[in-house]
Amino acid sequence: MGLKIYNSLSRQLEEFSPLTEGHVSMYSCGPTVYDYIHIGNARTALVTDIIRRYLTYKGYTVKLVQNLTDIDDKIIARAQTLGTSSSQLAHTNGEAYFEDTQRLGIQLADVHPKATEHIPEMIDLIQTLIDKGAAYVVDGSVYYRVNSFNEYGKLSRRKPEDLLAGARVEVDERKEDPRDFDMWKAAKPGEPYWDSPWGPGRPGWHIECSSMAMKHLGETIDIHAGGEDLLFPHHENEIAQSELATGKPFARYWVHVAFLKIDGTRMGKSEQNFIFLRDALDKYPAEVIRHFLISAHYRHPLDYSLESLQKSESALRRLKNCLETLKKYEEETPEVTDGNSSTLRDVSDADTTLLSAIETMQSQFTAAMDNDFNTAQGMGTIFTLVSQINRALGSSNGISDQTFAHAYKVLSETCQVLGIYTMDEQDTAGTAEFLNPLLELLLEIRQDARSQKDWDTSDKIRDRLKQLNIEIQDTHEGSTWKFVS
RNA sequence: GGUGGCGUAGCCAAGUGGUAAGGCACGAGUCUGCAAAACUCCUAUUCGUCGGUUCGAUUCCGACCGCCACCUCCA
Repeated sequence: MGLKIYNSLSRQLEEFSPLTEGHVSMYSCGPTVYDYIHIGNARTALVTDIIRRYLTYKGYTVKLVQNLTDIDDKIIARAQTLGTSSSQLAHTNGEAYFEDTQRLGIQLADVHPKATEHIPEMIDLIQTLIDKGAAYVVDGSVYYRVNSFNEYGKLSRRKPEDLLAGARVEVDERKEDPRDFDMWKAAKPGEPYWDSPWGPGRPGWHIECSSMAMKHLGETIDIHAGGEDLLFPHHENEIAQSELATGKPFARYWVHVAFLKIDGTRMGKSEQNFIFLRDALDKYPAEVIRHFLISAHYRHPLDYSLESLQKSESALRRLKNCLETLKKYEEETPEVTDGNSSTLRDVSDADTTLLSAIETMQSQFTAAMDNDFNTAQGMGTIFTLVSQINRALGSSNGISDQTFAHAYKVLSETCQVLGIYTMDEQDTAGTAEFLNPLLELLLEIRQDARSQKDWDTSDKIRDRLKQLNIEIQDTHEGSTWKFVS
């Protein structure tokens, strides 16, 4: 309850209520698969993922559909330079897309429709629009007649005059109106094509999303998300096509994600200043990249830099240390409750204080996320609790194990909504199991040396392991080791 | 030219008509044989500039300066 979403259509924060109670239908514009995706693309995919996770956390049943544009001019052009087929290129990059996003911890959508698998639906939709007088055929191509939809421009707030004024657009003489856009493109020689009532060709970009969204989610969907660059013309055209065809609202909440910038300007494929997500993932753990990408509100631009990633890495380490310390209580608590009943009662003042801090965090986190998915603010509430827990952990003034176990449960669940605490662990687990006995032995030898104040041997072991990226830490309870990168 | 947005400490970044969340870095401590790690504490009389409205503005209005984006394929 209480979720507010900024709707680009009304340009206001609106109370969210789905069309069907308890269920949310969501469509997110996916990639055009002519290349790997870059971090900027990942930002939109990640925001979509987090919106979905949060809605699920709030108890909604979410159906998320994200398309793959697997036929388009760029794919054709790229395939030609690479000497491969469009379909092969699209397939390869489509697979790469799933691989990359999953590495980032983005969960698969419920449906990932591909444009090339929905040609009949698109033809139907185009035909409907022709029948309604909203489209016309020229030389085997079909254009949408913008003039036939009098609400055209309602999303981007652009008046016809404005659109024509700047007019850097090449005017296609065959169009009735420069604003008209193609829904079906007649195939040129050598291009891939599908048969249609208007001749061989391929669908335009906008019609893909209209028909795939409606096929999988119905004529009116709750949330439609995408990058802010898609607001015009892509989303405007989707509305024009869909609403004229059905006479119903196409999407109820339009969510637009701001750009990721690099050196102050937009990261974009045409700008040639992008960084592939997979390259970033090779250098930084997924949580770090996630943390960075949601460290600002999704409607504000965010500047990519190595420095920012390093900050995220440090911040996350603080979170993780806290969580890992807490986790021990969670593992031990069941045993404790088995035999000893003493820890079950006697809630001390310190317990109460921490317990209420946990509750405060929960309600503040929810409030932050309810406020148009304010992840930056939500993160703040998490870190506030981390400080409180750390202090409690250090003070050892009679806080029960159960309280800490509870803290672990709540904190980790909250982090999972943002996806910043769940991943990895397993990749090093296998080797750790093998190395464990060996390291134990080394630590034992080192401990013997230390008790005899043989610092040379002790330090030698520590230094040499350090060279192998294994770090030793001496604590009051003995020495521990871990991998460092 | 049209449209939208942004400017908060060294850096990143929330936020509100009533006196500035959080993170990183820095500094000071705790711990330690030393270290590392970890933890604690400290860090903006001030929110681009200048005006206006108000008892009171960083928050509302206006002007100006600077930056970004969309209007063309791009998440």
